[in-house]
Amino acid sequence: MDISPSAFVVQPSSGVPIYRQLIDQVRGMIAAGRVQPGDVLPSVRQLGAELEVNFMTISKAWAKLEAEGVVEHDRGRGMVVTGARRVSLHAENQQQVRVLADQAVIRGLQCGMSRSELLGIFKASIEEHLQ
Amino acid sequence: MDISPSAFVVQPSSGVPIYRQLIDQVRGMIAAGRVQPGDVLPSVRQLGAELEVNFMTISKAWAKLEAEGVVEHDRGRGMVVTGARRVSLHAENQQQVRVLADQAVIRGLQCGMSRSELLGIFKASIEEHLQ
DNA sequence: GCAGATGTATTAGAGTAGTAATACACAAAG
DNA sequence: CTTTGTGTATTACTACTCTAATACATCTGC
Repeated sequence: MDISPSAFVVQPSSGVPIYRQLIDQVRGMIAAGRVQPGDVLPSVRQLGAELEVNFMTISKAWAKLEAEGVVEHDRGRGMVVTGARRVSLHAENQQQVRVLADQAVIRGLQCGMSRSELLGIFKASIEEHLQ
Repeated sequence: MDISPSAFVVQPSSGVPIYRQLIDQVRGMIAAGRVQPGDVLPSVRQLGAELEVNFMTISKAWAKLEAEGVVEHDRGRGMVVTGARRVSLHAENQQQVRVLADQAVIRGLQCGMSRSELLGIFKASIEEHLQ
């Protein structure tokens, strides 16, 4: 029910903001099914102490996830993983992926790439990342 | 032979850095065939005056394009569009598009999207941007 | 109500990216 | 050689992002 602080790892000097690393890890856990609706994220102070990071940085990550609807703030308890709005959440995710896809497509077309060439690049990327 | 300064338009308050807008426009012109190898970009001062932007900002854009091999610095003359290395340039472009594609794919997979779902999003993006 | 847990608002500091001002180096044309 | 045209190096200013320190508000259980 409670997600262990040790499930998180951050690299402060990686160039990727810590709060963003945390957001991605939570999203990844949910996508992988390792976290279920109703599970509770570690408290900002507990995880901050574990990772040796200021707890406001954790708070920022949790707040972003709440804004996305991924978790809900249950006062006095913590951040609880949402499960109710799977569909609308999925629509938001599709929108975000679409924005990223657009960037790649626009760049490719600007460089004179063809429809099939772009599709080939996308397919190669998908195959590689499907483990 | 000389590219007119009026061919450029920038929106300083768009959030996209001015120098990046200029880079994209030059790449777009070349991809569209409106600019040929041997053509000369407007001088940094001339274009800066036209766009009401500091000429060092123009210089930064031109320098980035030179680093990419898109143009060459012909001393005393200006920035001349390159044409010799079409093939290797294309390889670099493919690499850049691939990086952008990876970002979209990784994000989609993190959200639990399937192979066919991702492909659908990419196809939709391509069709929309092929005018 | 008090103690202890939660996250938050406000503010500040460091670092970085974008833009700009100045002075400079080099080349072509007269 | 001087003038006028290129782009560049250096430096500084501004805005924004990320992180952090402090003080605060709310809720639960006693």
